[in-house]
Amino acid sequence: MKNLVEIVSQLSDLMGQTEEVAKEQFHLLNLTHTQMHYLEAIHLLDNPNITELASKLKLTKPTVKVAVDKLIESDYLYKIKSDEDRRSAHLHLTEKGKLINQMHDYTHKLISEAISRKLNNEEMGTLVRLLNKVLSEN
Amino acid sequence: MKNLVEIVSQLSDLMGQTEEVAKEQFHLLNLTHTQMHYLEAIHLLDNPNITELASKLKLTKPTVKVAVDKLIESDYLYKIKSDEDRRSAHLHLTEKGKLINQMHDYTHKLISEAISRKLNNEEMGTLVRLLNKVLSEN
DNA sequence: TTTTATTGTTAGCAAATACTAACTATATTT
DNA sequence: AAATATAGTTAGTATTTGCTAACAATAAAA
Repeated sequence: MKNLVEIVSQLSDLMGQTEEVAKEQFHLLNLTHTQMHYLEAIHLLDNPNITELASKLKLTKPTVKVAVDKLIESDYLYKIKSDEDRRSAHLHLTEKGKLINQMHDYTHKLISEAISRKLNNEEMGTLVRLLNKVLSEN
Repeated sequence: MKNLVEIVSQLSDLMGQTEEVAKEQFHLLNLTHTQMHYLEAIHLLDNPNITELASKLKLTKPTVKVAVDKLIESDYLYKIKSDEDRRSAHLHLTEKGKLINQMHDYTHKLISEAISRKLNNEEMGTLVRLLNKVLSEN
């Protein structure tokens, strides 16, 4: 019987490997590792401007600008000018860009299936209840 | 009450963000994202040779050779010639290279602590038992 | 209203990351 | 023993990813 830290370590490995498999599936999109990182960050930050994105990625603005331009050119992103600040523009994922999120969803489905294959209904209920508690706010 | 897929998604985010924090620490010690990926793969493959590593990373051997040379130059890796096949050599992490694993261990400890903060002893026991079953071989 | 700060941009450059082609040395197959 | 395959390497090249410096347009502060 393994202890909690060992279990977390194995779960982490499992998720990482599943994530890798999912990325291979979506590799048809011709996206580099770095570009996927950009799309993920833009999704996470909920339509940031260049400055916010650069700050999150710990890169300079010119670096991010160039990368974003390429992603726009390849139809993964588009810009919308800000009403509040006329200097600024917000980045949005196109439908094509949103495929990256579908990839994550797919990974989570795969892991969920792996879990439900190992447990019976009662055990599943208990696990779900406990993990809900773990992830609760306070 | 959230369902399993939603929970897995949140857990995945939690782990991902904790990993990110760890990687930021390493970024300060001038390792690129790609280089970290190499060290992780070498750890995972348990001292592979160049060919095995290239296969895992889905890159060509010359590409991997150049990257590995730099990691050796920066004292993250060293080579040991194979006794069985005199053409070949196995890659090992130096103490400095092993820091990447220590960082993973640390994030797993952090997540474990976050979990044990939310559950009582009995619940912890149940969770550990269920997750052991999830991660069991057959 | 003038000064200062911020957002985004352009240009020029350097390093990292990746490839193919061609080679040596050793192993394996025929 | 000769032919073929494999591990690692070298050289040359293209692309991606990153930087700094300098600039215009707009916003915020003095």
